[in-house]
Amino acid sequence: MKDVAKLAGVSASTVSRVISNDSRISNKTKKKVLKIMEELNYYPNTIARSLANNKTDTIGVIMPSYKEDIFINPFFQKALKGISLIASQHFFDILIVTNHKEESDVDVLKRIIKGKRVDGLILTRPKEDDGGIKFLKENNVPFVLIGSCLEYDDIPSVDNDNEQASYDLTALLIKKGRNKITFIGGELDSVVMKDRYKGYLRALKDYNIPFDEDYFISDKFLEKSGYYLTSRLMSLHNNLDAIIVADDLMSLGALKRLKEGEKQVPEDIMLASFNNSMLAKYANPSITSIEINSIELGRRACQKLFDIFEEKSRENKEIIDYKIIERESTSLKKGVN
Amino acid sequence: MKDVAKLAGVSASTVSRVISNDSRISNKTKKKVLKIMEELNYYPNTIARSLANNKTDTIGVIMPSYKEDIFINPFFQKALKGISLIASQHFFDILIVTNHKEESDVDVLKRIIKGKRVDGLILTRPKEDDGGIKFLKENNVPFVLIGSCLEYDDIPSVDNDNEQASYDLTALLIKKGRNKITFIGGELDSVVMKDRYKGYLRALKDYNIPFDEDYFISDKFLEKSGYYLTSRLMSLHNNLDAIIVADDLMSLGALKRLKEGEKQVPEDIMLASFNNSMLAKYANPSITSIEINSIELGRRACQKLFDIFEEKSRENKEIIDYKIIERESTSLKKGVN
DNA sequence: AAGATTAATGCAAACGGTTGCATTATAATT
DNA sequence: AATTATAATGCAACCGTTTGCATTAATCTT
Repeated sequence: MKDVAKLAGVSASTVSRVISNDSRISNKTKKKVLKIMEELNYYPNTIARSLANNKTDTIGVIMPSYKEDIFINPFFQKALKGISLIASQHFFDILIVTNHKEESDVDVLKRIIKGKRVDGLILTRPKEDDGGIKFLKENNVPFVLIGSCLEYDDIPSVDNDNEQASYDLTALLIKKGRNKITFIGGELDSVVMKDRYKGYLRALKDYNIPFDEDYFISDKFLEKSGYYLTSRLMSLHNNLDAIIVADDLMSLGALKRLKEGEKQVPEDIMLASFNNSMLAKYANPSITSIEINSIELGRRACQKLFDIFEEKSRENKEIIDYKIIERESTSLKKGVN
Repeated sequence: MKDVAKLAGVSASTVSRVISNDSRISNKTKKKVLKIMEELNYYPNTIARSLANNKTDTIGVIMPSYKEDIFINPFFQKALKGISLIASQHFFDILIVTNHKEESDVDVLKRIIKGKRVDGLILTRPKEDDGGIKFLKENNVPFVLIGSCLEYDDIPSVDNDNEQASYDLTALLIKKGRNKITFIGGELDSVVMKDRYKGYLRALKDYNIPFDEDYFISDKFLEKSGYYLTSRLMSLHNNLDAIIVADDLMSLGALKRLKEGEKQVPEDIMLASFNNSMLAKYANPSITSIEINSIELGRRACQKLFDIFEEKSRENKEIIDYKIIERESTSLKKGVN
């Protein structure tokens, strides 16, 4: 910067003001300084700027148990894409925050925040707060949650209405004339899963469809879970006519089992699922699934974070639309896709 | 830091030395200072440290045309996961570098590097250099390429041997008795695609299998491209018995067309593809595909970057193993998966 | 016990910018 | 033309660390 200042015959302050587009600098000097900057191939040191003005132009993104995630959830990538789209419009970059070695989830937050590495955070925490949210609240850190948090309902967040989505999916099956509708769930400790369970029950109740305790069973989000849980359902109920599955991957397992059991999908048993991955689209038959629009989720979360920066007040909790993508697995007339 | 220093009755330098674990500090004071740090809930300002010692403990990751990528390539996420695994072991974080608004790909590099935001970069550039690589070389920036670059063969990189992979896949089909082997490619401007074409040709030649100009056709990496290119192949050659497809998504399109044409896979026509996504695994029939191990690609790239930091010399170019995952689409005996 | 080593700590100048306030140049007013 | 208002620039302190060198404390020699 000094070099630029010297060559342009001005002070460093002036150069600084040109960089930050200060209105008080005359057009003449601005042009001159910009020319010199160009000539010298000068770019300001971002780190030094950050130190001086306590701003990093960076947002941190924290993913849930990113390291452990054995099966790689496409949600991550889509949300990240949405986030990055908005961030880049605001000239911000994205720091992927990862636990260093043995570091706990709370410690990593403290390190990043107290270390002043980011201006704000986007996090995804489907479960209960482990102390991280508390820490962020106490320290007035701008942050947005993708998903929900049981302990606090006053934190800025974007989420799907998972309960309603599940309700709609159940209602769809009911309207197609099904009345032994079972549900294969994933890990039960997530809020998402609990909401889906609720929505399912509510729909059954609203439409006066019988519910039996063992209509609802669950296990991990794996294909094989889908497979063997379907086995169990089939042995428990010889006349079930619909299965809702918590994830497309699981639904493939279910589908496999149904085919082995000589059950026709959708004729004998209809299948519907969540997350609308490629797998649902390209399965045979293709599977009706809930599109949760992860890109939009990321986009809106990031937008919300900038709203917080700019102190625009908005709804604390934003609900993102989902869509039911109807496919062959719930359509009796052939050829629908 | 000053507060810590005062409370501990030492100077700021001493606190700093405790943080960086300087051997000259006595155990007694070290323990004392650490206790105070704990009590005050002190974490050092990362930005200030970076400014002072010109190190960010951050690596930048640049993805190819990340913004434009309409269909979201799972490669990104897997590579990122591999990178993050290694980075966190070294107490590094990851900056996702995105083009700000109208910013060009070269400009974003300049901004990040001259702005001293990262200690090194990992990039993925399947095409020719747009000036970015040149810039990085000229400025002695530590960086590793995932993929290859035509103009320079002396830059640190990790890559698959795409040529050999394609050779092997072709040879597999030949060994299964096929001798009208066609190839449906993706975008031709990528080095990856060119290498695959070469490998395919080399295998045909080695095994004395005839090649016809129009055995090889290509278009975008889309399902519908796979569909209509297969149509074309079928109309051009009524006795083709194998198709190699550049990507699983395209192969689904191909599969659909073959089924419509009443062709049995694998009996009439065998199908083999690249990238081994979930789609290949769960297609019906399941599709033989090349697993390129993207996580490992990311991991090794990151490892290589740290080797450069530590000035360990290594092979400049590292080749990552691929695997052929054989599935139903190339297996005449039933039941193989 | 005095001098010589060695270990532990402190001082102060960086690192490369930003910014409140003072100052100077320019324009407006009478 | 002198006075005042306003626009443009410079000065210098500051952001929170690190680190070379100087200094002081502790230990070792003989």
